Amino acid sequence: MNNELEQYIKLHFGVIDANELKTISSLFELITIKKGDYFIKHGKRADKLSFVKDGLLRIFAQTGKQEITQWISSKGYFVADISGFVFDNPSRWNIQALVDTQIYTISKDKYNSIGDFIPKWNKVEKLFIVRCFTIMEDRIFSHLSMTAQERYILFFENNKELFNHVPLQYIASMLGMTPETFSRIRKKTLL
Amino acid sequence: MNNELEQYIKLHFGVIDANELKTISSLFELITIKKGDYFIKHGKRADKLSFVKDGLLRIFAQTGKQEITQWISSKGYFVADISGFVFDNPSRWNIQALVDTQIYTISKDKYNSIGDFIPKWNKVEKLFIVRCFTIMEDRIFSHLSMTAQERYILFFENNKELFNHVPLQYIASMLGMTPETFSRIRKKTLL
DNA sequence: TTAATCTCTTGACATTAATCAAGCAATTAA
DNA sequence: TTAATTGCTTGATTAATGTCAAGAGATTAA
Repeated sequence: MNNELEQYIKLHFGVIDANELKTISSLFELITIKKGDYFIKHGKRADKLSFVKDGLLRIFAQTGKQEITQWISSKGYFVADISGFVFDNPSRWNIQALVDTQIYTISKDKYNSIGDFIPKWNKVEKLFIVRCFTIMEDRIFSHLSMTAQERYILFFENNKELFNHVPLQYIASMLGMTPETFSRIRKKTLL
Repeated sequence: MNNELEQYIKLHFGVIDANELKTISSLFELITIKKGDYFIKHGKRADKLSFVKDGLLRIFAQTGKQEITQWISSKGYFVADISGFVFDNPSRWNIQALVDTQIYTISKDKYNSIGDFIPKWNKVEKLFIVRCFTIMEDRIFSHLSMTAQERYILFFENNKELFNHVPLQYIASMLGMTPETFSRIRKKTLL
């Protein structure tokens, strides 16, 4: 169906046969989420998994009166409320489009069928999740061992492109600091 | 081989047939790690996975001159350098016994053979890792949205027993604060 | 176009947490 | 038993970060 999606799948899930890739990608559907609209709402069913073809999605939660941004997904990233997708729990997160965003999306049922015709899939999938897990480990470690400025620099080095396209307050939140602190660090860091 | 281990596996990996459980648990070996000794050392091969039968293991890393405790595993917990176990990377962590500790341990090769005689294993395993992943999500969220005191209270409520057996400085580190801050919070929190 | 809204920045100030230094138990080693 | 060592606490101080308030510039809506 779509070569671009096949690339993303290959990127995240590793080497799979070209025909298989084609079959998998054909299970996805291309949809558009308008700026401000939600892919997934907190507390609702979240049985979808997606890859961002173009645009930006913000994953966040509400605590009291403030919103905490957990992550921002851009082109090529995969997006889901994993707990909802795997366990049918109500979504832990809100996932909202920051700009008009195109995503390749797949339902849980279709996704689970992949294992039926690609035996290897379960293993491949596990490797993918383990990689996600180690990213989370690193992220926690950054909060245990680094200052706000150090987290800023590390994130900036690896995600320069985001800074031009995303409201900085959201990046501040996902790095665990206020917009004011973020702004001051930015000023003194001069990158 | 061992009913206790079977309980742990069941606890972490969900419902599996009793015979299968028996088979799986027979692949594990019971070993003892003396206080201060290492289960896994940073940078070394880490192709083992274990369950703590009794005792305490501290997972930590060195940054400059300070040690950052990532986690403390007590009775019933599973322990591994996941990235090393799955991808054969050098270990990201040191894992050291805080007291004489008994663990049920399995090599990567034996572990991987489980899937051969229990077809369901790959799926079960995935669910386990996803659960670990959501725990990490929560932990990150706690650093984005909570103060040191709030993290302290949350952790204390869920891990009271640890406080009597583990040097508090390690708990402080794994909650992302200094021992001094931890001590002061403890004093004013009076739990 | 004008008004309203967002977003970022800045300043003044308050709070939180880290650092440094000392001391006191408790534990371990000699 | 005495002497180290370790782990925890406390005080004084400094540094980092948060809060509140205001303003400037850009964007959006009327």
